[in-house]
Amino acid sequence: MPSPSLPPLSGLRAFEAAARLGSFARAAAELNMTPAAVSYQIKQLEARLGVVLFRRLARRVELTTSGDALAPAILGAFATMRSAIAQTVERTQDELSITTLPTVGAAWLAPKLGRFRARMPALRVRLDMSVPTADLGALDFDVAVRSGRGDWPGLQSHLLVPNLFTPVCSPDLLAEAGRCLRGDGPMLPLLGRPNWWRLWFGALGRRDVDVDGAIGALFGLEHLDAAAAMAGHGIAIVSPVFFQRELLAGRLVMPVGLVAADGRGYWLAYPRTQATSKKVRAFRQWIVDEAAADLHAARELLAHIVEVAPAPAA
DNA sequence: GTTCCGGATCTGCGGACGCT
DNA sequence: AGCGTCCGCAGATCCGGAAC
Repeated sequence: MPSPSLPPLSGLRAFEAAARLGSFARAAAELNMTPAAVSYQIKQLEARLGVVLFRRLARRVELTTSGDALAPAILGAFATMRSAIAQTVERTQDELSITTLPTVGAAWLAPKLGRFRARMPALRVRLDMSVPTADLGALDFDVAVRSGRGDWPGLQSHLLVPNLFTPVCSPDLLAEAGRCLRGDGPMLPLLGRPNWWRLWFGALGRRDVDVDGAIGALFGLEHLDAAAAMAGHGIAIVSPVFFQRELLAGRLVMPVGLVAADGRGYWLAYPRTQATSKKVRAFRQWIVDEAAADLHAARELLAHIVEVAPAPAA
């Protein structure tokens, strides 16, 4: 025998509240409806089921035998739904999902996140460093740290650090790398993005360099370029803000004191609908402060920034 | 406290249209 | 062809007020 279709949820909702509270008026107050609307919903439900669920008495209502038989199942079902919804909301509020570029995540964000966790110990943090997508809005995340101009539709953006790049190498290669980059010595293998190299050489006044011919390896990830440079395998072009610890510890050095900026930047972005979320507000406050502190600490490293024209769009 | 009534507002559905 | 979005319309839903 086919099971009958369910009556409208609005009617069941009114029945559940009225049965639990023993009053249409109190049910209406709880449901933000008028007593007339509750009465109408229950009358519709009774008509749909073909049974009378409440006895209307002077200034009160009580369940009929049919209503009394139906009530435990309906009250139990609504209690299950309330519990499931509460658990879902709690789980969402307890976890902050961050999507970020691999280099920003590995070299900059991950070493800092312990301080954020100490500030918000009840919040679990999930860091996603999968390959970036052009459509940020299609991703499921609470906040994103991405490179660009901060003009993603539907997203609120805050500039964290400007997009800066400069050559770095191991201390053993310092003198030789300096001569190479100024054109006074043999070319060493270049590591990192060719377009950053072209812009940087342009800022140095050397537009003659055959960058493509000098690229030694293309890892596609800045922190791998930096690792190869630390191992002495060439000169990497990286964002110095993200490799401050390596620079301050002397594991990486800047052979030429010239830092290029292309007008782009690394941004914190999140859906505008999340702007009032407590966890997003807390993370925004923390990460903006962290970025400002890093820029302040890097002021010595970044004393010689040269703005260069960004590469034309492909 | 509940029901009834008239009027206002909201919702859901089907069709048209555009995009992939 | 399949899917999503927009729009107009009909019916559902709700409210305020009055009566019981």
